[in-house]
Amino acid sequence: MYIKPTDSELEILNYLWQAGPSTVRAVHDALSATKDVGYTTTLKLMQIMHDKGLLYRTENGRSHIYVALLGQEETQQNLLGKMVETLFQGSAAQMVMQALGNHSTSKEELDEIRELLNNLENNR
Amino acid sequence: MYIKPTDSELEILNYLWQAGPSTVRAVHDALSATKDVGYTTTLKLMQIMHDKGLLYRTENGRSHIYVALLGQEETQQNLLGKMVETLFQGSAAQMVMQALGNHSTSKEELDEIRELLNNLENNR
DNA sequence: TTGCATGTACGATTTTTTTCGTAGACATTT
DNA sequence: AAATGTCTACGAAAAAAATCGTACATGCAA
Repeated sequence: MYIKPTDSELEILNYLWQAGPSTVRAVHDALSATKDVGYTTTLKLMQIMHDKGLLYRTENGRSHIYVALLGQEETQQNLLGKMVETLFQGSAAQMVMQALGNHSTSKEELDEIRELLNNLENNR
Repeated sequence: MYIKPTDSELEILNYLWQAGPSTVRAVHDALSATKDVGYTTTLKLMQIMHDKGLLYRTENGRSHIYVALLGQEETQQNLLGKMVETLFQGSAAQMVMQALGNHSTSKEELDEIRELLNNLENNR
């Protein structure tokens, strides 16, 4: 069964998805830019994530290099799906409307979505 | 500052949004249909939510009737917004694409979204 | 009026998540 | 060689969530 990452874990995953394989130091420096947290806290979290199988790690001299084992899209998909189920009664369309209605989206993005809609309808 | 309801709290809110003002019994019966949980657990949760100001309640004879104090749309908006930020780097469009790409959405719904897109573009 | 069903209250426990201090290993600098 | 900096490991505590047992009140049926 799929294990939902906690919010803190998600922050770490996010960084790893962007930056690729990284040391605890790199992750921590990034996180601590926006958040007040101690180094060993980040370290421990990553160790736990490793235990849970969320991260792979390899030795690199005295330090470790971590890699996310969950794919970004896969995880987005999972969490999004869960949200559609629990918060929007399973209607992705309804969620989409809410999302578009209240976030500023550029013309280009809207066009892109329109195109996607067309494709979806054609491949029906 | 806005307080994020926990998953369990969300389940309760969901029911209350659908059913309107309800007793603990009603909520619990609904929840326990899909989930294995004791009555006093639900009761306690709702009491805590009341303490937190998430629910209003009024006496009704021997029992209490609870009402959600958070609006459904407001809450959807909040959680959705948070997800867009943390999981999709702030791009609602990207989230929309993921959502539509992987959930089955009917032609009618797609049309509805298309219409929304048009409106958004016109009111720019 | 006795007993059962159904409420709330509330303390206590368990589980999960987050946080951090301390210790020890090992380079590097002085 | 001693001091300093930077790692990991790990235990433990704190905080947040979820769960449930027990006590007690009250309505209703036998």
